[in-house]
Amino acid sequence: VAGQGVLRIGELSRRSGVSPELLRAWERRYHLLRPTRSSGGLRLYSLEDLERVRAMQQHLASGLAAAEAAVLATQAEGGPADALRGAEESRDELASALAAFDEPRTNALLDTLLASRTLDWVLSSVVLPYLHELGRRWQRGEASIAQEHFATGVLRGRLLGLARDWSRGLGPRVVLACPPGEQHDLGLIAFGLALHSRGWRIIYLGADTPIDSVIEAAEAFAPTSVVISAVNAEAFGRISRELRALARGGNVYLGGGGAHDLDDIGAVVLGGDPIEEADRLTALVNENPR
Amino acid sequence: VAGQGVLRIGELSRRSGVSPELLRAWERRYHLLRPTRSSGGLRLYSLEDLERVRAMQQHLASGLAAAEAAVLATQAEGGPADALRGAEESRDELASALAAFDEPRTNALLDTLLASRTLDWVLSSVVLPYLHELGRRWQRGEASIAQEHFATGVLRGRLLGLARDWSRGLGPRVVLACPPGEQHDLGLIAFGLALHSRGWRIIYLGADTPIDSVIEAAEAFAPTSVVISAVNAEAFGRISRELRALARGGNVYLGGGGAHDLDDIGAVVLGGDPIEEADRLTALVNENPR
Amino acid sequence: VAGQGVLRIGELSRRSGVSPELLRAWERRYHLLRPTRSSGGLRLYSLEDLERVRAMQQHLASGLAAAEAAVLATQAEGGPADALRGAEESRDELASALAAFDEPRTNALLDTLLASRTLDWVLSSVVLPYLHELGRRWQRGEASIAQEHFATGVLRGRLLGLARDWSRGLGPRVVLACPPGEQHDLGLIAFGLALHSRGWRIIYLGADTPIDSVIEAAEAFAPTSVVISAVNAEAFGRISRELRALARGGNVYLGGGGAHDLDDIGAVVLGGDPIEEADRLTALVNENPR
DNA sequence: ATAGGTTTTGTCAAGCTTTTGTACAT
DNA sequence: ATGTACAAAAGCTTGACAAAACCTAT
Repeated sequence: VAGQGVLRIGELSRRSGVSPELLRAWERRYHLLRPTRSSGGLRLYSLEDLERVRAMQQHLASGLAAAEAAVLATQAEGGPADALRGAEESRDELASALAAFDEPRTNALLDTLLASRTLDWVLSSVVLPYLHELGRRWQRGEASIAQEHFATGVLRGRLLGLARDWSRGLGPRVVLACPPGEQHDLGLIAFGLALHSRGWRIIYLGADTPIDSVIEAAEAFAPTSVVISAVNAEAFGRISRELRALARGGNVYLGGGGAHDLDDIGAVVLGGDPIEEADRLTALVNENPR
Repeated sequence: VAGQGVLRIGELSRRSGVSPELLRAWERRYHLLRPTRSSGGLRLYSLEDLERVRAMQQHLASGLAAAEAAVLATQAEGGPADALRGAEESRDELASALAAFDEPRTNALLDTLLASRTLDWVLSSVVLPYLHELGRRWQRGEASIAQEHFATGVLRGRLLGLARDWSRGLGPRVVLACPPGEQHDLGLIAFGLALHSRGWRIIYLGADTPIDSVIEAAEAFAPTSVVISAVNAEAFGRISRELRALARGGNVYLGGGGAHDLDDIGAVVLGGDPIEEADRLTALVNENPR
Repeated sequence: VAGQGVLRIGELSRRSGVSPELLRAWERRYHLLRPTRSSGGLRLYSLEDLERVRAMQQHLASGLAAAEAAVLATQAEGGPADALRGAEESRDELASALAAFDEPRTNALLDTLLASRTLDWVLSSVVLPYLHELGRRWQRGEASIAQEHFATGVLRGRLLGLARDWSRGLGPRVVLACPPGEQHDLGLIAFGLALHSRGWRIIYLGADTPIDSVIEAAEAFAPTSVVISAVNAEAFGRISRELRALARGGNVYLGGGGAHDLDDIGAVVLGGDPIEEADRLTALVNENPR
């Protein structure tokens, strides 16, 4: 979230070691800072502003002149250079921002990416690979649980923000849910976003959903498809009987790392990554509309 | 754990080390404290109030000025401040950034808005009202033409960026175009974006499109609807014959400020703002799919 | 990742150990360096320039004469000659994707190209040749108008996406516009992108701009140059008087297919393709900064 | 390499306003 | 307890200045 202005110019000066006069000159001449103003007209700076001043000082120390240093300092946060960055770099930066528990930086990065790329691309090239990598590291004990929680929380917030109004529209309806006991819903959200951008209307039930709720939603909305996703294969086993009943009533798909063929269920397994499978499901419906 | 009023001002002063006069000043000036009153009118503070005073002192000690320290101290407990800026403020800021020909600031603002709000909201509450206001100011001669061109260019770039791959998906297809001579396509782009987020597939022909092209596209794609938009009412008149032919072949809609009923055309007028009309068109198709 | 000019001559001298006078001499005599200029006329060097100076020093140390050393140093980076490979195929693929009104495929292709090639290359070897070919086919009646509109729209969206924040930076400012009645702005956008990657700051007014707006923008921004572009030669004729006035006030250039010498205008014609002319303009400003 | 002119940039000053802790009168 | 007053501290804007760094041309 955008940093609030809480520092007056004196404090910013004290913390950065740059005189107030000079700070004002930098603002006037290079637009290095854009403080908000108090009702009385005092400049109010945020902590991001402090970072920018520090960046400016770094560049000055490295020998650049003020004008050039200022441009670099303002660009650093998300300039055009970022826009064309490749997938791998972006992934690394996302990882480093989240590892540092730096939510503002994460959000800024996602902002730039989403501004210049498709949501599909951001999901399939950056966010989902990052999540896979995080999962692997966690299994090997290299990532802390706190870290995983933080990263998951920040990303869920962003993705759900993009998911606003995804139940609205014209396309076929789909119900999305994780079975009881399954907490990993990020892949499912990504899948929902990919489907929505392909025209689907999403009824999202989320993590750890009792199977009865899914059945109820399926009756209420008469969706074209129902997708259940779990990382944990057993989560499917525990509800196999209800799944079978559900599949008799309509198209049921199983996704996520734990998806596999269950005997006699009559559900289709979506084994690939969410974006691919969104394409596949869309193609299926296109060929065989019901 | 609702804090009961149990501390009088003298006791609060002793425990916090802040003089009674100053405590009253903080209450009056920053609403830091909201004590209840005894029957005799004495201020009664709770332990939460004491906490708040301590927080205030912390912030002061860290160098903040009183006004800002108070805001932080009151904010700490009551959830996160409403990071959501109002529509009007955003509009003003957009206007000021564009008036100053400040492209980076415009982009930064749009980034923040899009990150925290729906595209629908940003369009209908900020971008479109701004464009209307700009149009009015231009008519009254208050806005320069250069400004209008610049603003239009920047906004078109951003909106087209969001329009990426909007021809893909499952929903009904719609052809969008401005008639010959009509250059104002931003409203049409906004309309296209709103439709796309409701599931439609967009075939966008853009400003100043010969009516023959529209007919050609309509034949090639067999869209559910064709929407022609113009600010200038005469632009429709000049092509009334072709419009009539087009309307015989399928659903034709007229939008934009210049849209009005043309005799015997058989085209429906979309008179409202793009977002509303996107809802309407979607509802129409939902009720009467073809 | 085009190298931005951020080093002034003093810093370049310090980092390379070559005196400013000598650096200027090398630039004048051998065109070893092509710095952009700040609005005040200061030379701005990129990190690539530093590399070139170092290469020059290497060659000098190995005994070559200055002139030869400079040739080698400039050539070194002018990468492998396989630059032409793939251009034709890419062009064909672009043409076929756009002919099929297939926006996603177009975008995917451009993504791949931009990821593996420079923007300059993609513009001059693929996009601009495609546009020329499309224009020719359209003149011969082989391409439908709808197709041209669609293709133009998709490409404009992509190019404007790359143009984000192109008004920011350090280099000289340039105002870009098409005269009244002229709708073809893609070449101008490509030109702007090429200039921006060479350090220029772009003030983009776009298609169909009243000449008064251009004058206004020229007064407001005091740009180093103003470039007016039109495919249609008559578009220039209609505004010859204003162009003459504008040219008295500063450097005016005419570009696009319709550019030609107008008597006594005092404007320079940019006859070549946008990328070449971006090089030329940059060189001109270098030699004669004002 | 030098001379003569311009740009850049940190600093300072003058005159005025806002903020804020404390004091005092009712 | 309340309300008003006050003065020191901190800010704001405008304008100017001088040293350092650059520019062109000879």
